[in-house]
Amino acid sequence: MPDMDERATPLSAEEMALWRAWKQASDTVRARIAADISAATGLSDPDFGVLTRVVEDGGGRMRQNQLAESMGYHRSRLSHHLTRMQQRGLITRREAGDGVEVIVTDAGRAAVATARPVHAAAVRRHLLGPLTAADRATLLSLLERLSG
Amino acid sequence: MPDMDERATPLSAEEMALWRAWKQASDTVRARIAADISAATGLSDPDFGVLTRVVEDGGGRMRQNQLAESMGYHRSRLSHHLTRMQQRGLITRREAGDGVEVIVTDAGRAAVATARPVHAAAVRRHLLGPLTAADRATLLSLLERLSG
DNA sequence: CAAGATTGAACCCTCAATCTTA
DNA sequence: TAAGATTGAGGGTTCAATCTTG
Repeated sequence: MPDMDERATPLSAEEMALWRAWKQASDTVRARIAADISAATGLSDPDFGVLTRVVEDGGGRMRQNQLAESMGYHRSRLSHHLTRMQQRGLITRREAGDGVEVIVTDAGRAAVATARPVHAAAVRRHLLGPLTAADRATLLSLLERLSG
Repeated sequence: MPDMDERATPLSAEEMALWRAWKQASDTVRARIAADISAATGLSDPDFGVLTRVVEDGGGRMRQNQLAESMGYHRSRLSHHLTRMQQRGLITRREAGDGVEVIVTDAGRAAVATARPVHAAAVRRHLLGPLTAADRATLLSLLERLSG
């Protein structure tokens, strides 16, 4: 049997460089922003996301099912996460007719209030700041193509 | 006490759009590539990274410590991961004088050989393909600035 | 002691199975 | 039965504590 070229064509040096830079930057930016928020408040990225959603879109309380949908979370993921957040005193859950209602505690409100400006500053410092206006425009259109 | 402007300046609509697009694209591209590799071989992203490193840079065997350094992994992370990979039959570990030697099994070699072209194709399909040559050039320089 | 490695706990995510109840 | 929610198992990561051995 002849060599079937099973290895197809490997990534060229240019392709590899872009791939590695992409992976590196994705990880780095995410980690830096998460670290800033965590240092200031103890909140993880998902904690911040959940609290922000419930406080801003629901005034501090929201149906668990609606929360899952609006965040693109599977039921089980949200259930597991809320269990942990509840144990840390960030939220409470209450049986509410046809579903469960998630209620942000005072501690949860305080944490997210502290986190908000830290998050904005972190996004500016670690993502927006290093880019020129032209970079930002190109990047936005290109990112949208990648997610499509 | 007057309002202290505790909320600093929130992200503008443009800033928010770029931040969201960034998060979205980071997650999407990573997930798609990982899904392709997993579907073809059952390997996770870290599995593929470890096997590639040991096979390509070490010919199939490498000191655990050296592996950790070359991958930027903390000792404990690598230890936990190798324990799982060992249970799945992808590698073996052997006491070797001043450290532990990681050895890729035949099953590990087979898996990474299958994964390699799938990975290259996935990177092209999900990252490189949707971009123009100009996009790629801009993106590379911009990503390097973000990681710096 | 110091370096290499392991371990346990806590966090996070996914999948599949289960429970509950209208 | 179907929707909302939980649970358990298994994979992944981090941190701090520990073990081991030159």
